[in-house]
Amino acid sequence: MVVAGLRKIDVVMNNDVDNIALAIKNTLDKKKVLIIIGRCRVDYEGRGRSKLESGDRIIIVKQDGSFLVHRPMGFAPVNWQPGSTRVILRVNNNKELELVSVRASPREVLRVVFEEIYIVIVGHGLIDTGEFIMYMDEKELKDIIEKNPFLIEDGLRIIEREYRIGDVYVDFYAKDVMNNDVLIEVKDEKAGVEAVAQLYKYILEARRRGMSVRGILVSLGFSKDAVILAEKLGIKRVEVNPKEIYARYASEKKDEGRTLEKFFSERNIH
Amino acid sequence: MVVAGLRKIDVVMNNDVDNIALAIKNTLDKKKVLIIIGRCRVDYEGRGRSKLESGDRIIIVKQDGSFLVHRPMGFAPVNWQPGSTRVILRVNNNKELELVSVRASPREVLRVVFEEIYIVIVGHGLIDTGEFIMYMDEKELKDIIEKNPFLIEDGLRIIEREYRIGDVYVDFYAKDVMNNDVLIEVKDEKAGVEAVAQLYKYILEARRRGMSVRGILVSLGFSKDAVILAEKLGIKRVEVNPKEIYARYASEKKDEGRTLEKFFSERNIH
DNA sequence: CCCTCTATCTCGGAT
DNA sequence: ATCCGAGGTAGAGGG
Repeated sequence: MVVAGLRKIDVVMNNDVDNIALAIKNTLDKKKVLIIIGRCRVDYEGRGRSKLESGDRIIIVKQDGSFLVHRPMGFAPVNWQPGSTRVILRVNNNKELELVSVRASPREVLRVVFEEIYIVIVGHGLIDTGEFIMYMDEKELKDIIEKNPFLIEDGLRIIEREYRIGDVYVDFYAKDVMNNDVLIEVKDEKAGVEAVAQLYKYILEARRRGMSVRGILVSLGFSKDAVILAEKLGIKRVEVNPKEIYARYASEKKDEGRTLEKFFSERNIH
Repeated sequence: MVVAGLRKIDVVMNNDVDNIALAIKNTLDKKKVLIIIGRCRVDYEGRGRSKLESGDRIIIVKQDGSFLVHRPMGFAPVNWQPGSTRVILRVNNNKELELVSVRASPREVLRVVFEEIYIVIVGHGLIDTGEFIMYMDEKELKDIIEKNPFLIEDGLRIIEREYRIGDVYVDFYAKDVMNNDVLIEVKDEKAGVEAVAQLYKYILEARRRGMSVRGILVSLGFSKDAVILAEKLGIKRVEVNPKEIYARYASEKKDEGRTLEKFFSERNIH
């Protein structure tokens, strides 16, 4: 009995083996998403070897052949097969349905033997084109700034990261194009007055020690109060777009060896 | 409309938001397995931060709170939360259903906003007590033998692993209780005549170099021919049960520091 | 094909 | 709590 035949999902349950097998076979052939919940045993042999005795599990076969066997508990699949594997359905000598997934290299075989199938779900129209963006954390943002200080200010040179002033640390000690000392603090969030005040404290401490220094606060945004306070204290604000800067960072990473070269060529430095 | 109410699985689809919300809420409260397929956006913020734009995904919330967001392709979940997290359902300002999973430490929040729910599957009677056994590979088997040579022969002492004879290596060079030299070869499979012949070659090579040595072949089983050949060549056979030996190994691992002590106490050696 | 490095790695064990 | 090591790690990137 096919319970529903919507645009996206079909459900098969309470059916005889032949019809279930047919539904599964169709799904695999058409490389659609297949989810089976049922009682099964699982064998794996490849780089390692494992045997999983009978129990209730969730089996997922994705469009690319990725094969997951999930127990009702635990984050990780108990058995799996990565994408680009061939998945076939067969009936064994005991008339049990078997899903067999074969990975070519390294040679690995995963076999799921169903003793009972509670439900088969077929996702025959699942479309996922949504962009996935992984933003960076503060450390990553600092890495980018350290490698590309011009993102903060033209001609800036980072002298030291995690620069110590007395018993506190500021993210960067740098020199600007006029060779003046600059202290830079980086926030991986919208900066409030606390962030401004924190940097100002560092500046005061540095000046107390005789440095002639100004400050730059780098963040993903500034609160209204932070803007006012920064203006008042003569602290420069630099707002970075994480999406944009991450895209840049990713491309920098891709050809890391050419970063300097690229940097120079972009600026006509030889 | 609840499509089916079997012993193990309930299915909810083509229903209004309130009923779907109720079904989800019940499932979460009772800590049963929840699977939702639908169009959604996902935000994550914790050690990292990510944003996933709208698309069709499979969401699984397990009995222990493990939370998986799977795209229709790819082995790995695009977003996730490990077990022991609190999962709550809520309705946001745009009347969209949201699943929010919160991990206490490190503080991490995963939020799935559903734009459309195609199907909700509830596994309310999934039981999985089946034993999972990960057998060892050859290396692991050798590790066990190295640590527990008495498994092979009483009073055996391993002198060297991967022992070189000329330009080949035998798995172990050992001395038996009579202080005689022994060469040991380990096979993580049923041994055939080749395995016997291989070890015999090593023995001959060792004898050619003046060693007075005998051989022990360790494997998961022996072919009939291998038994005959080994008898003929005076090679001792030791068959190991991987399941049994692995269980032992696992327990040894648990209190590794006490292995020797245990070994001694088991044998009344002081 | 190999190797190396990363990861919201997760998971377990020990300190 | 934190650190350390293993994992069928998978996956990306480079040679």
